[in-house]
Amino acid sequence: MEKSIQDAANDAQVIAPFQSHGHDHGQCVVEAIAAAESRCEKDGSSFTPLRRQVLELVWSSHGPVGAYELLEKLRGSRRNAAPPTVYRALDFLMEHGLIHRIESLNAYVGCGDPARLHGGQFLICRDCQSVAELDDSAIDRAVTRRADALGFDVQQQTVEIIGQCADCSARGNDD
Amino acid sequence: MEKSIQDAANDAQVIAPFQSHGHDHGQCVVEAIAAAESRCEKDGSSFTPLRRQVLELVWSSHGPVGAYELLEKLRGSRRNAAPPTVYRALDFLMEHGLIHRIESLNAYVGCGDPARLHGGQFLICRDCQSVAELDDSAIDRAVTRRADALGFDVQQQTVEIIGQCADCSARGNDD
DNA sequence: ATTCAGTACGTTATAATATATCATATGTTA
DNA sequence: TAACATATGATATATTATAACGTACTGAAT
Repeated sequence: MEKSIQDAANDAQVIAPFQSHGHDHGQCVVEAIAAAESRCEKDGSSFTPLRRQVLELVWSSHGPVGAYELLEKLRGSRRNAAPPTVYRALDFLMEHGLIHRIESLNAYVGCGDPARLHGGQFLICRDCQSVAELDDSAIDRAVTRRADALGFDVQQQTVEIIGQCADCSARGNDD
Repeated sequence: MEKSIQDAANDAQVIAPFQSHGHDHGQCVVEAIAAAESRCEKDGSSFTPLRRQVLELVWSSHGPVGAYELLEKLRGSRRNAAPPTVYRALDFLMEHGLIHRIESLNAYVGCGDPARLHGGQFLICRDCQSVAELDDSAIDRAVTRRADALGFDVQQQTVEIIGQCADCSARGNDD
């Protein structure tokens, strides 16, 4: 018997699955902010209004968001926001594991589980721009094994898989 | 009995291992150009002097090279080279599998086996900037399995592992 | 040989992404 | 309250990449 997509998505190694079109996204944001507060409190670092606001903007979708896109939105409420305003907030959020950077897109995405420390493994849908975040031990092991065999000491993994998510396949977006 | 690093490096799934400090690099370049000629002939595409020159510059080391670094070197012989000169050549070389782009570094590296079509899996040494290129089926399988379980159709893998290579570990570069 | 289409490259300008630097404000600690 | 660290404001600039248009070359069809 084959595992359903839902089962696979519930697997602990899927940190954040692809979200259904009509899910309660407000709840996602609320949870992300709560997790961030808790994480910052634990770290003894200050989750300022600016940083909170940028994090909320990153979470405006489950897709990657560019720094200048964030800047524009930020300017809605902070007329004089400048690139460093955004980049400093992004740096803070990354240092504290609240967001990840998608290298292949020069963009940023909210972390689905800031409580747990982990590197980045992402499935990125070309069509709907949604991102699923993984912490797949099989991928990690395969990488580590090969690295070990070559005497290479792994410090940081970047795994970014571009393709088409199940929903978009079903919808027949073949572009 | 443990496999030696050399055995692991000779494994077919290691497309290009880390090179010893004193290897005959001229030979690497010669081979890369020969492979490129053969690949372009097969593709019916024209391996022009400019493209050859840019490929040679990419192969000036086994590390990733930035586009503007290439541009500067290119200007040694082509006074009026401009960004598009380099980027067009890089695009061509990528389309024909002669180089890979390292997303996490905005840089380019020669492909160790242009004859064989493959995505990008790279080990990148923070200290010596050397890159080892892999086509590790275990990594590929682990990715594919998880993607399949989620109904995700993989189109492009980006696997970039940052760390320290065996030589640099041995040399005790702990920076 | 001439026209034509496609390809490659030159040239200028500009877009998109990211950082450096110094000034100002705020908050914490001694 | 002085001293220090942290956070943000503000201006300038660095780095990476593409757009747009023009010219020259190439090779096939007429």
